[in-house]
Amino acid sequence: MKSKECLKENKTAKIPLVVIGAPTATGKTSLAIELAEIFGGHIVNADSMQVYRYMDIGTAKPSPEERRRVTHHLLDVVNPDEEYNAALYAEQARTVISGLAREGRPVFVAGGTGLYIRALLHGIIETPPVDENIRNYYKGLRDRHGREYLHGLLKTRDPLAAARINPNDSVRVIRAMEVLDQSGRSIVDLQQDHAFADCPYDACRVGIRVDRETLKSRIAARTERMVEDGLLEEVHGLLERGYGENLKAMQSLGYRQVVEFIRGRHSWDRAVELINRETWLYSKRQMTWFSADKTIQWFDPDESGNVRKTVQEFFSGKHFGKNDP
RNA sequence: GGGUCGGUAGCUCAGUCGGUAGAGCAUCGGACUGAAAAUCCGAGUGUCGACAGUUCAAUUCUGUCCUGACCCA
Repeated sequence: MKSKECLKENKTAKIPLVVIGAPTATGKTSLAIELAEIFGGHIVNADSMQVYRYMDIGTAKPSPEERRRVTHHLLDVVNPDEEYNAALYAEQARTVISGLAREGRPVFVAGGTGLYIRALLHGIIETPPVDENIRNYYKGLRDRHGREYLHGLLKTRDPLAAARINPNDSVRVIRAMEVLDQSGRSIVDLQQDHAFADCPYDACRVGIRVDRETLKSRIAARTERMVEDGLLEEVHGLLERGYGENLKAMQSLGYRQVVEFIRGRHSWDRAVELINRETWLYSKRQMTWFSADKTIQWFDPDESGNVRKTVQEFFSGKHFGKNDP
């Protein structure tokens, strides 16, 4: 995953960064705020859904009060119907972080989207921007002829990619097609050349581990809070603004199930049940992702003192320009 | 009280014209390079309601009982 170059480059030349990446509902938001306050830092969001405006409750975005306490970056950067993705995120996050580094401001990256964190820390292949027409063309092919057909097509054009992608995984099959059409190169070639070797940061990786039963009850509490805070009203508001259910953002966890309720496809209780269940499944996927990363140091939720010590040690001796903490 | 249709994996259900069973979801594990809160892959799971009868063999046929839904009284 991580390239050798990444490890052997001179660390002192790199921007130091604390990255808190953990499953949902483990308390990373409050940990990040606590640390940022102590060290006088800013928080850079690494959550793929909190970048959308008007989606506050269902994404568990930091509250206005929390955002007053600590400056957050990359929240509310696009409307729900705008294109957003890992490459855009990496580009914007790197720009923000460069600015903060120039001010000597400690940076805390916090979020649960593993791909976004990876793209930020290690880069992502460079390809032309997504062309909706091309994407829709292949989606159409898939819908009319099936996934196997699409994979067969990829096999004739890019056998290397076809061999690596499961025929049922049409999202990745389509992506490989796009890359080939737009760049003329196989996505596999681009990936091999890239190899996540673009590493401008010296990252201190922190994770929070919560035992499964506790996490389940935290998820239930989180869902309940969202409902109390007005998740239903938020979704109604989004629909009224014209953000329809087929948008990527509206298919995300919580929003999809509430839209289904509003459309009368299931009861409210069923919607809540599904949100809980799918949030749990999501958190397990996050655990799979993050636990594969051996650079992460794991802490229990009540160990914020130890995290603080770890961060302190990490920052000591780093160059922060004029405002060393 | 009579009738009809059910009782099979944690859940919803399919199936076996008699040779001890399967799908989806859940569970567990995994992948992830411009959709990632997305998308996909792999694995396990059962005294087939109870008891008896017929049979070489019953979850499957027969009987009784228990139990659920509905209909008629």
